[in-house]
Amino acid sequence: MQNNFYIYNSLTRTRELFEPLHPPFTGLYVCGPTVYSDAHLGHARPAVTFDLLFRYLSHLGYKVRYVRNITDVGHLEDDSDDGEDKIGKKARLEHLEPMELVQKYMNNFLKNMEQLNTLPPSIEPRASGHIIEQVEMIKKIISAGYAYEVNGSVYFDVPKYNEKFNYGKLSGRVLEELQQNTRSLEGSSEKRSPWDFALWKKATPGHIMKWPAPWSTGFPGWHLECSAMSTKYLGEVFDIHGGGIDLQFPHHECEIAQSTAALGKESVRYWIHNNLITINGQKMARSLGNFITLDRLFSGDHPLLQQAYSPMTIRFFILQAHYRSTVDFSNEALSAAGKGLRRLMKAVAGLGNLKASGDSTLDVAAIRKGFYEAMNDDLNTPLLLSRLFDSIKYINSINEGTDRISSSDLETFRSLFGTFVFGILGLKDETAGRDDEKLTSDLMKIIIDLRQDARSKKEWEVSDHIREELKKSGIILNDTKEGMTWNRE
RNA sequence: GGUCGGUUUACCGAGUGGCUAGGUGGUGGUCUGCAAAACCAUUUACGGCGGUUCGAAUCCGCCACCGACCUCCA
Repeated sequence: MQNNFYIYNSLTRTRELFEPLHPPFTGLYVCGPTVYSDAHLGHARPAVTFDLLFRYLSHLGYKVRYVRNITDVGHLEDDSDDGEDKIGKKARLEHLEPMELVQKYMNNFLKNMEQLNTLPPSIEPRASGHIIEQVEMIKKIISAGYAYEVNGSVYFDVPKYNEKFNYGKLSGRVLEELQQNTRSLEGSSEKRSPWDFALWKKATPGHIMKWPAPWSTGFPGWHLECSAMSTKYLGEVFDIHGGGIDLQFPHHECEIAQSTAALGKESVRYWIHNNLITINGQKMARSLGNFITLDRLFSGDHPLLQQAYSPMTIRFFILQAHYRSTVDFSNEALSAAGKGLRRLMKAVAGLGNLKASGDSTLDVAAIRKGFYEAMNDDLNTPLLLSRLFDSIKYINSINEGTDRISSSDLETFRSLFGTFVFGILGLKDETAGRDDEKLTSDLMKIIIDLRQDARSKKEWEVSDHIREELKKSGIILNDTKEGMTWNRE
């Protein structure tokens, strides 16, 4: 199986030809959210980015197993030894059972992901459902000599690991330098080195989510779930691990250390990181309090929003930037994205009306090549979109008769657009397929006939009134040469 | 302070040496009772200062500014 798909590997800091270990199969593991509050715009970035990757790899013919975890345990407020569990804390605040809280926000997250038209992953494992796997992995790490127990908690021994392996290779860090620059940890720590991290934590008395283990009744450290679950579902060595760039250090670095210590070899072949969404130039994050939830973006209900932005507008907005660049939120940019998307969708809809000629004045093969080149170059969706817009000009000029297309080229052209716009970019026409669409269209026909009648009598007041009233309901009338048409705002 | 990345035309955003992405906005036009939409055309920038080169937004150096990571974060 061959392809020309190049992807940027954070581990080597270069674009590499994607060559899976066991073609045509390939594995993709992506760090999912910690579900303790509603998903925000920042969560949409990796979701769309890796959905794009999933779709493209599938399109290229790979059988992709896409695993995205849900973190529902073990994620502490901070890295000190007494940080509270994020889930436990929020559950207390909302007066819910921790698992009830998890269910609530997981449901919301999955609903938002569906609205963004991301395909569901093949497996969505939860950390709490894989305690046994995590305990087993800790045992392996201990027996390999890279972890130690203190008062019922188990910590990964980073300095020892670093003697034989390279802790920091992914994020470009050198342990000795880290140690020089570290902020001193308060003396209460059980850790031998501030860079050690918890594999298992003994539960404090009030802690609700805890499980029995050889060392204590407690819970697993945050980094461990990804190592345990990726190994379980994708194997000891698998192709792609993705996530936000903010997870590169320490989370992914710790994952590498754990897996390498437990398995004696490195697990991940390609590390892929999406960049962040910023707002006023700063990272959007729950901890910074500058986030806008997806629900509010879709409804427009937020002081920073000048209007509502549809899920596809958000998706298009994200796709308009390259996944490794930061992208800054602004009403202007989102509104521009919405308009661009509408134009693209209208043009695609117009493909159905194109008429074939005996020959072609455009080079469909070259257009096709351009589309693939953009995607093969590290998922360059901005470039792909620019080429799609270039092709829109052809659609229009064929319609006007200044360009011609043969019937076989037309068939290729149509399927090409369908494949890239819907199949790979994962966009969809949000105006299509609503309930009562038939009824609406029948009613609109009656209204349009009435208005047309008024216009033919030059009753402009009546005709303008109809148009203005419909506009209030979000329906735009267009008087064109071919007759009156309508569409939703 | 350390490490890494960025600074592109009004805004967003591609582009790792020559072929002047694209979207939005603006302007002009076609169409049109008016409007809107649609379409066509147009709008030529690369933080600063040096250097390499026949040629640099692209390579090198210095400086300025912004950000990410170094606690949790997608």
